Amino acid sequence: MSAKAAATRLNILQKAFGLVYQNGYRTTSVDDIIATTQVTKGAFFYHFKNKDEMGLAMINEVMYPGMLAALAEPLINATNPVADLYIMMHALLMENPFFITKYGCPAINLIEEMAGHNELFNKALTQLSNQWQQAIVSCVDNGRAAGKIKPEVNSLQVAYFIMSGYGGIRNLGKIYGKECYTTYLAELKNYLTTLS
Amino acid sequence: MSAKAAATRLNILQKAFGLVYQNGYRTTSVDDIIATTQVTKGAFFYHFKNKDEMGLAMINEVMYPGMLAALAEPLINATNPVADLYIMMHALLMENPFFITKYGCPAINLIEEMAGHNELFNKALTQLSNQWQQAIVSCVDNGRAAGKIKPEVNSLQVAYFIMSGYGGIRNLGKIYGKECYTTYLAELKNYLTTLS
DNA sequence: TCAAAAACATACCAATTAGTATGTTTTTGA
DNA sequence: TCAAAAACATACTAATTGGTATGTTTTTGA
Repeated sequence: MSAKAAATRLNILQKAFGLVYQNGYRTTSVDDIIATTQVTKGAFFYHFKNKDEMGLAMINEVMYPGMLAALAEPLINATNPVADLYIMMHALLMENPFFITKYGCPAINLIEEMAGHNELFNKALTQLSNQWQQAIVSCVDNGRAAGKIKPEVNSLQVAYFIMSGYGGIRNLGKIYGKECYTTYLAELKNYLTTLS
Repeated sequence: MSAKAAATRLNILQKAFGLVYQNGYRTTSVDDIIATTQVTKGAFFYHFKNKDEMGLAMINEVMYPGMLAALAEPLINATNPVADLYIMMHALLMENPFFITKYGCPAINLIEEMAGHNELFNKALTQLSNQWQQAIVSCVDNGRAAGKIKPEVNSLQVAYFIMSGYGGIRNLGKIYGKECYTTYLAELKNYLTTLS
């Protein structure tokens, strides 16, 4: 594949990601995508044999690395879970310029819409969730080893609890607006404090 | 409206609710609905001037009362928030026979899909959320008045925190299956205990 | 009972959908 | 340089979409 062809392909995936984020996967048409990319239908179906194959590539090549950077990387060198998990969540909800409150989180949206309808999408999205889960588990376990987390704390339970809080507040943000993020974060801080 | 006509109308709304729950609102076509209801297109558009008007009626007349029964009613005579909030959530996630794990929660699904795209849907879904929120707030406030909840607990924060946990675990359930509900509930119990 | 209104049925329509058939242009490597 | 392969462009298609036009049947109330 030539560099130009690779650029065309990536352009399709990135523009599709933006459209799917705001409109949903099944309600974003191939015609929508080629219109915003200025790419013709021939080019689209040359790079992807059908819409779902493009969708899967979009998840793996655009959403996966992008979301992981926002979710898991902030936790890599975390030394104090109570503080660092809060910082990660605060950055994710309040500071990330990509997210639009009324459109929620692209990964959560896609899980909501497609997990029950496309097995390959489901697998790819599960991998992303697993990465985040493991990052949180490691963070908590490291904190416990450093004596900053109570020994009886179950790190996997904490991971699920934090992940579900994130998905849910992205959902509530769609109806209540960004203010509810602040309320959520205040109680998240209370919860995290009880782990130490 | 005759009793038979009312039955036709309600039948449309209930069947539509089931289809929308499993497939999403925008990907459930009017043709899908009339096929499963055995009602003709003429009858459908006699009762509703367009698809969105039917959708709004479906939210207000089927989803709203049905969800409120599962969300808020269990809290009406709650005397002990730590126990009763857990019981409500346990019943909601583990015992309600209507919900299918891979399809999540109908209300959460609709918020995810439509809150950012239809102002009237948004308003109706916000009302439902508000009802649940107020039920949780009252429950916590009553518990504090009874000396079962720490005075410094912020009941509105708790309500948002619990609601977001619910929405998020319905999302995670779509990729991880029902087992993750159990893990979530275990940590919810820990969290609720810290409020007392 | 009987006309008017309500309730429903059938046949259509223009727009949109994912995808294909058949080209032309651009790039590549010997 | 030049033929073959890669990359892209155009014009189509059959199925599906929400909705309408125009009926027929059923119900209602005086």
